[in-house]
Amino acid sequence: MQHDHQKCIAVSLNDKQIQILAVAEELIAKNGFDGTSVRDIAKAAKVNIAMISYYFGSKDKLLEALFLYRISDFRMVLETVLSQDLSFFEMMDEIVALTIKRIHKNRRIHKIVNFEFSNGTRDIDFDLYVNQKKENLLVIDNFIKKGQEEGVFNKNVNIQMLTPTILGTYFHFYYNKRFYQSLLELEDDQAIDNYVHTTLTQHVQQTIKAVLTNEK
Amino acid sequence: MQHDHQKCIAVSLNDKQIQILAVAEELIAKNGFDGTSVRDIAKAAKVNIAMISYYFGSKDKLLEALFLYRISDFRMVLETVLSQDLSFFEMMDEIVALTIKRIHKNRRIHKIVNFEFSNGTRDIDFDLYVNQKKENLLVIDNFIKKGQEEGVFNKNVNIQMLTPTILGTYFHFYYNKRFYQSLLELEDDQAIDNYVHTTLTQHVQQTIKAVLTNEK
Amino acid sequence: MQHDHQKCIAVSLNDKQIQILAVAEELIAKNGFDGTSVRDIAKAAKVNIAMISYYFGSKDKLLEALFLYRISDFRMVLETVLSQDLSFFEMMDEIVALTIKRIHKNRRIHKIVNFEFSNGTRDIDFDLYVNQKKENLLVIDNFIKKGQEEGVFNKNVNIQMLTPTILGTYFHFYYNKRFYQSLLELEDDQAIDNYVHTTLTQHVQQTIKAVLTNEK
Amino acid sequence: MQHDHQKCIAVSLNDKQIQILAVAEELIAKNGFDGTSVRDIAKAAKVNIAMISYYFGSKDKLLEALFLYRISDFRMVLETVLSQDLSFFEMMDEIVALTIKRIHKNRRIHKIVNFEFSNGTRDIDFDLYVNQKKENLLVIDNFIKKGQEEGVFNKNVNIQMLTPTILGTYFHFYYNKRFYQSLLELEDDQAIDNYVHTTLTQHVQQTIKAVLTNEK
DNA sequence: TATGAATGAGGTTTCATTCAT
DNA sequence: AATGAATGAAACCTCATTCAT
Repeated sequence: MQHDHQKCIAVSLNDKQIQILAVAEELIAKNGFDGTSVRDIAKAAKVNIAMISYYFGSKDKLLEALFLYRISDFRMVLETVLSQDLSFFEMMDEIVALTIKRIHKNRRIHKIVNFEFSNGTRDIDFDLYVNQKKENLLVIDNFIKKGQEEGVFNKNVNIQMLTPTILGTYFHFYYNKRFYQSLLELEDDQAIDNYVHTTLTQHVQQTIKAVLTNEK
Repeated sequence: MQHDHQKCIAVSLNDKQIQILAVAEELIAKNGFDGTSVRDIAKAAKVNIAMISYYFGSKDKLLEALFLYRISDFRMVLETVLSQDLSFFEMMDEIVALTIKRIHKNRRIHKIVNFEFSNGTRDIDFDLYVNQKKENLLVIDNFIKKGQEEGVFNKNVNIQMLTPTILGTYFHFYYNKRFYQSLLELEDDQAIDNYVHTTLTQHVQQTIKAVLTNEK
Repeated sequence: MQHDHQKCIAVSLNDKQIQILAVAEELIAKNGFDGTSVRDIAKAAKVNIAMISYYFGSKDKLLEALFLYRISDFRMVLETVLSQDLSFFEMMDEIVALTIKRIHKNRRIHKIVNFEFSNGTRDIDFDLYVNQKKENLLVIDNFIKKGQEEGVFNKNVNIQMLTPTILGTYFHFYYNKRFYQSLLELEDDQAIDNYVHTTLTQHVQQTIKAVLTNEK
Repeated sequence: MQHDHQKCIAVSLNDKQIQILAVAEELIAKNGFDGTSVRDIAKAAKVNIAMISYYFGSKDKLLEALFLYRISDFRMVLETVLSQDLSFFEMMDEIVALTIKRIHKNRRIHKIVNFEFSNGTRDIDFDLYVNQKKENLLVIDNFIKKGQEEGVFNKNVNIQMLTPTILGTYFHFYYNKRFYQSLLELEDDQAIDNYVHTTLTQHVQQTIKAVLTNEK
């Protein structure tokens, strides 16, 4: 019997399905959803074209499956960081570093979501994503509020715009990767990765801490 | 005789061509290049389908034309700001405000560039865009360096990552418009526009100034 | 600009469209709707495959167009017969002959309707067909009632089942054409046509008159 | 070892095979052969898709098997009727009633045969069907001829067209079921069944007897 | 200059079937 | 004996483009 393309996709994915999703993610992040044909995916994943329909039902459903598959990774382990015995500033640094690390790891699906979410055309259920985002936001929110209450952080700060600053700095770098690669003379992808995890992260840490401490 | 689809496109664009480009920009920004058919564009612009090929040569060339058409807007008139008699901080605020104002106005073409060209697949000439970007960067660069030399700005700052912070904050907000619209309870597009030009801009100004003044 | 596939199809059909419809009717009557591919139709009509979509929008819409195109033929000109100065029996003979003549001419579309629409699966608007059928039925109905009132026709007759008898006799012959061709040793299609218009018609005339006169 | 898909199909059919055939018959009668996929059949019969090929060899062979399976039912027990001690008219009524009863019971397979047989495309062996039909025809034929010889039935009758009249009346009613259901205000399928076995049957009986007795 | 008609290529999906177990 | 996995073929449709006027 054929697969039952319903809600259970994320539950049980065999190796080949995961392989297809990985390939699909890469291609879609690169060329967009409409710019990626199932033929391309099938070819890159080295499976028969019909397998995509067989496994996922349709191209749209494939995207949904990819989405469900990655959503689990979205949940950040911020709590473990917050439970550590660190100063507020050390903690803030940790949060920034972890956040950038996670979105860099999941940058592909984030790019897809960013693009497909920004235009309301695709009829995919983004609630999970939005909820996850809100949760993460809330964790950082509360942490900063606590810092403000304890007089460590400046109270005159737009907390809700801090995440855009953190993530935005990274994404703008990533979306203009080729430009910055040339500007910063980063030889290969590894150099880029390294730059992200060191210099860029430090810059964001410094920026966030600055805005959180600066009076006025 | 048919149009000569070469370098002259930017030179002379009649009203209908401009109308097509405007429509195309909106649709492509919304649905992506591959997600937008020439039929869609023709229908939305209320012109014959053959007009696109007739005027621009091809769909790809249309994008190039759009690109050339908008590239002129990329040049920011920062010089006029810099020529004003303002303090470094006032100047910095002006630069941030102007920058956000410009990219918000041109957000659609920027989105297209971000998502369609961040990968090297599209074979469109990028030099103009890159050069423009470098120029703008250089202006800000020099201004900040001058501020550092005069002891106003902190020397321990990654200047090259400041633009990603400025632009990134805006773009992350824009790409997650639907999310922030809900979070910040912004009723309509005008409320969003207003938020961008006031609160968001202020946040970025504050952030940039903070990082430029904070002694680490 | 592309065709506007809406309600106006029946209004203006060019020669090529009519040609396509004729070919489609023949093939669909022969092989069924699902047994006929647009490729088959395009090939038989000697047009490009894309023309079907171009002209009619889709395969389904093609069928609708065919339906609308033929529906006009359904209207039988019984009135002209009824206005003639004939005896009731001569009139009845004329009605039967005309009816068989018409359905034989339109046998293909009738077959399609019979087999493709007898079940409610196909979501095509049937009202026109049903209304037309009811109208024709009513004309015969009234004629027979008049004959009954004048004491010419037997009153003990199920008028509503007379059309099934007339049409059914023809259709059963037509649907088992190959069988009767062999049984009656009819060489070719012309022989079949001839048989229909002479012997079969006479049989139906005789049958109808018999049941209308026989005193049970 | 796999099944031997040859002549033995009709011989031994297990419960699951019969179940498949029943489901297939219903679906094919409803949607046509090409409009019915083996997936549909498998799903409706609640068996694995591969079972169809496994049991019957192919989709075509399934139809043949269905055909062979039902052919046995085609043989009408006209002899038992004829052996009864009834008048010619009573006998004729019995024959008509029995005929309609049988084809109504087997209406689905008859519809399939009618459609798939009328077009010579399907390469199924219809000889059995044709022979059976001829036999049945012959029985009725002989009965009527005997009636004519004994001076009970009118000699001026096209005997070969009597079956089309009997069956055709029924089939035309059945193929336009929805129309007559509305016209005759028959609430459900049972009401239709009832109408067929009473009113419609009486009409046909009356019609046949009329044409067989009417002098003209 | 401008456009309706037309087309070949390629898109996604479903098909009946076979393979390996 | 029975089945889940897999596949090539072909289905319908849309695409960007060109042709003829």
